[in-house]
Amino acid sequence: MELQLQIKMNSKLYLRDPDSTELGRNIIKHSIKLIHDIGFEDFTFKKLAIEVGSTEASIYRYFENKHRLLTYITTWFWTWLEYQLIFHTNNLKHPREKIDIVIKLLTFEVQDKFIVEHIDKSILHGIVICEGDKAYLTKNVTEDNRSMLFKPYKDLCHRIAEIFLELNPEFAYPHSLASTLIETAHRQMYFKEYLPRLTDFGKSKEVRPLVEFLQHLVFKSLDN
Amino acid sequence: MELQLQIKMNSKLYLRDPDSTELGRNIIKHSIKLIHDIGFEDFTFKKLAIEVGSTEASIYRYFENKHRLLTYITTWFWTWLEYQLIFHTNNLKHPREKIDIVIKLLTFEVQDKFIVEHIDKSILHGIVICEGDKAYLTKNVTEDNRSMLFKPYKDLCHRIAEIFLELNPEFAYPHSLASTLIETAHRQMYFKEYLPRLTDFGKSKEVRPLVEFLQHLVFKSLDN
DNA sequence: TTAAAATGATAGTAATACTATTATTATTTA
DNA sequence: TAAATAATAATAGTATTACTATCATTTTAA
Repeated sequence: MELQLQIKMNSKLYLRDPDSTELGRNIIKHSIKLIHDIGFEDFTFKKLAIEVGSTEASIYRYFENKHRLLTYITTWFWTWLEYQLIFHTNNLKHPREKIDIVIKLLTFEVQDKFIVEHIDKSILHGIVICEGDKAYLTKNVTEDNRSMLFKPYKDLCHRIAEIFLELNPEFAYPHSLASTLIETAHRQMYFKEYLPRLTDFGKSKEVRPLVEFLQHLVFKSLDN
Repeated sequence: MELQLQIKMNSKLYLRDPDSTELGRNIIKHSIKLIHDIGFEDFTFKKLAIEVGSTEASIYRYFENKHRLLTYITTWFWTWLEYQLIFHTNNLKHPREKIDIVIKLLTFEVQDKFIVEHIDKSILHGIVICEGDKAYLTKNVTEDNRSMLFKPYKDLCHRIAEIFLELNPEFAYPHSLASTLIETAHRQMYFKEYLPRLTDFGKSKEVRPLVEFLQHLVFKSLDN
């Protein structure tokens, strides 16, 4: 069973809603592929236009600049991840099981239950790992934050924090632990691939040790 | 008591050693100030040249591009931090005390024992928090890593990992916990300032709760 | 003191990050 | 079905960025 999914995004993320037109969806589709292939620094609207088979000017009608586009796709990812989290923890009683799901979602070990035909979520996950932090590591953070651009990230963080509190209602740092878990999952995956000496996982494709590290980190921290 | 300090950097980081000339030191000094003021994205060699009172061409004789310069200054920071760590843990017996020093160093709570007249370490710390990750989050990671550009970061990480193993020789993830601690300290400081809902620290200047969170995270994790 | 090295001044190029204009093609609505 | 409206394509243009090159001048080192 798979569910059709359309995510409604904050309208401040775009000039014209990319989800409303064929061209818009193509922009999203090809930008994910292109950013993954050449990296966000080398990514330009000119190159994207060529991939899409359109023009630079047309892309500028959808997004103010490439940074907004990055924020759009990473934010889309956080929203989708929260959906997945809700779906997969729906029938679970024990917070321990829910936390296991959170960790497996962050390490992409869970079967995706939603279809979005123009978005390759596996490649998107790769972008979030490599480039995702650049969405908020700018001089515009405060302004972007005021425009609620990071709300989906915060919502996800808050939802995870609430699960932590189910397990240990006395725990003093549920949000910090949640954001640390999200960031650490991604950063350790990045290190594992590119700077393995910063981890203890070796370079194999095996994600098991990372999952165990994250479980250890979270459960020990929540223990009292 | 303060110690004069000169850090020898990997020569692949620069074209001409900025530490060997007045102009070079000025480039470092003003780039730290300028990156802090306008952010790495808006930072250009042209603007830097104006600040320094020199020319674009002269700066290009020292650094291949602005990304190399960022890698230079962040790497310098990691080297300096390792020196501080060695210095401040020198006479300590118990690994718990050493870990406390690590956390205080990462949150900039320790008195700096070294003088480097042209480097403002407090501003540099701010840059490492906001921009530091961009040094390795690029398509050049692998190549830069092969050139050993990230060795000081890895050395620091390894040294912290060894302290963890002193406390718990059975611990399976010393390097991952060390890199997680470093990254988390900085990221939580960033969140605290710009996206406080991702933390439990509020927006006050008080670093105490962050320090306690990090202590909790590390000590619980190392507990057996 | 002279040679060598470093810097400054200036110029130039290709690419980036846009904005503007107009023609053409779809889509909506009367 | 025609007319109006909206979206896109094609094209052009500008300021800035990210460099490279050249040569004169100043500083430093042998």
